[in-house]
Amino acid sequence: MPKINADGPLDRAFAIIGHVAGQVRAVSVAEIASALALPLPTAHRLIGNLEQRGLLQKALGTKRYVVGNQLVTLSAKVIGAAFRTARRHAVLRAVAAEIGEQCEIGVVRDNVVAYVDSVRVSQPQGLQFNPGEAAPLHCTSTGKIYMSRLPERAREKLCRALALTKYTETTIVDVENLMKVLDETRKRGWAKTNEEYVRGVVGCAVPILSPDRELIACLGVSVPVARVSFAELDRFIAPLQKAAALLSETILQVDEDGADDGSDNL
Amino acid sequence: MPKINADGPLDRAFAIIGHVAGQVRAVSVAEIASALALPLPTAHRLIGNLEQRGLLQKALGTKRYVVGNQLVTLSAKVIGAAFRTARRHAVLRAVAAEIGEQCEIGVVRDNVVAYVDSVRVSQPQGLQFNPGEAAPLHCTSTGKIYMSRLPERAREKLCRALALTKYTETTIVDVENLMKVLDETRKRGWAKTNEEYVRGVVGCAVPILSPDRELIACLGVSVPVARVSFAELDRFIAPLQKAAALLSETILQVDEDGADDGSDNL
DNA sequence: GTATTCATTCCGAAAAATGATAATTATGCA
DNA sequence: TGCATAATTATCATTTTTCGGAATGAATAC
Repeated sequence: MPKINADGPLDRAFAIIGHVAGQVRAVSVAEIASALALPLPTAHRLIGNLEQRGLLQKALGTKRYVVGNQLVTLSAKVIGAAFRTARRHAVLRAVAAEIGEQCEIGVVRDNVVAYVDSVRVSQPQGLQFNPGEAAPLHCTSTGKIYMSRLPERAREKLCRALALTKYTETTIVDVENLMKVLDETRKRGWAKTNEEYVRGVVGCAVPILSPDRELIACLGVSVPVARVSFAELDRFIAPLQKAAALLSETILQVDEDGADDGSDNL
Repeated sequence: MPKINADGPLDRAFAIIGHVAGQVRAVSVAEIASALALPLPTAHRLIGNLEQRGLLQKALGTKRYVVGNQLVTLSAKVIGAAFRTARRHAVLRAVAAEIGEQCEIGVVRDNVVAYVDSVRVSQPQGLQFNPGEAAPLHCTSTGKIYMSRLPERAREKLCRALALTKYTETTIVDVENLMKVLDETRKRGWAKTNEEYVRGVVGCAVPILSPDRELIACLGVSVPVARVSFAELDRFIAPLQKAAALLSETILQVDEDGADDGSDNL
């Protein structure tokens, strides 16, 4: 039985690092152990490992730990690397600012929608797709777009295979209905969601296509229905499509300086 | 005898992360495997582990990997923690006292400048960057420094992707202009801001570099224009640079109790 | 259309992590 | 100084993970 463990050595290592990095002052082994519910000897061993590698280090003259030099160096590299490939995020941020609502990019993997990136414009309100979260296919705009682009045969098979969980009153749980909606979605080229996953939250999404028109991901917006009605969502489509076009140009480029991308009309 | 293994799972995980973070572009599993002399299935497994935890992620639409959201978040936390240690905070306080104005340290994350530490000398006046606050790239000194260090191609594309919001009369909203300013910034090695974000507040910043000249963060000063004119900012540069050099030295520094052996490879 | 490289899955042997218990060493306090 | 308490290290049987060769599938180049 392949057990998916969420508490392996690696997780613990990163949990410890995260905890140390999140504290204002240096922390003792005991504090870390109690914060992360680790047995004390285990905490010692793990922290010792991290210390040997320079990922943590003792604060001068004490036995309390702070982030290590290797970790800081690595982090700087990571920040730099992330910044070099940040155009996707910039486009997302720009469209979120233009629309004035939360926008997110999602992909489908293993028959669930995984949100890769998202931008909140204002303070948290209503729904938030945190990157890394997973949502079902049948009640999200991204999921609908994905399904709508499958060959009809595969689409129907998938619809029947999925557990069409009823999250709200408007969740589509009937295969016939879902197929009809997907058909519309396919013809129209974009999808809407009417409080089907979370009550009070509506949204819409458009596909991000590769040059050969393969679906790469979806760009969507989620908004409290109190602010924008289901019908009003349509006015987001044009900006979303414009941004999606930009993204598809941006995303696939090999990001090297002298790379072979001829498109400068970004 | 407790065997000190220099090639355990943890070492490999960090080696992979380091390699991905050090590349300019997304890398394939095979590239990572060959770069780190790992068997391909092993590399695949390890990378899969990291991907599940959000430390690495696939570049959209490809099978190549880039740093993941979790890792970027953690790295930003680490940088923040690194500069909040007593010794480094003291350096910041010293330079703030010397200059007589508010100094702050900022990093870029998600295309936004996040201030990780700051020191006010006098009573609140004009702008205050509270740690945790976020400011745009195009109208802050720190943002300019980050952008100026991108390869030219990427820099221009990022400029075009950013929403160059006009905050004041002097905010640079024109891509050509911004590019010109960034070019100067790159050549000069530091940045100035002329009431571009908040009216009545000017500022400048210098980079804090790691030993291998990687950008870790920026050290900057913000001051009401009533007290110091835009032109007069230049006299802050030298003290700032001195402090920045001091800060990057402390990053390299190894504490006395960590002096075990000479092998300090990653 | 074939060759080749790359990505992915399988699985049994080998290695490492785990954490209870116990011993040892700091550390605070009067 | 001495004593009590907490912090740290040691030991070890058990459990869990890792490891990477071999095989297979997918993608791409030639």
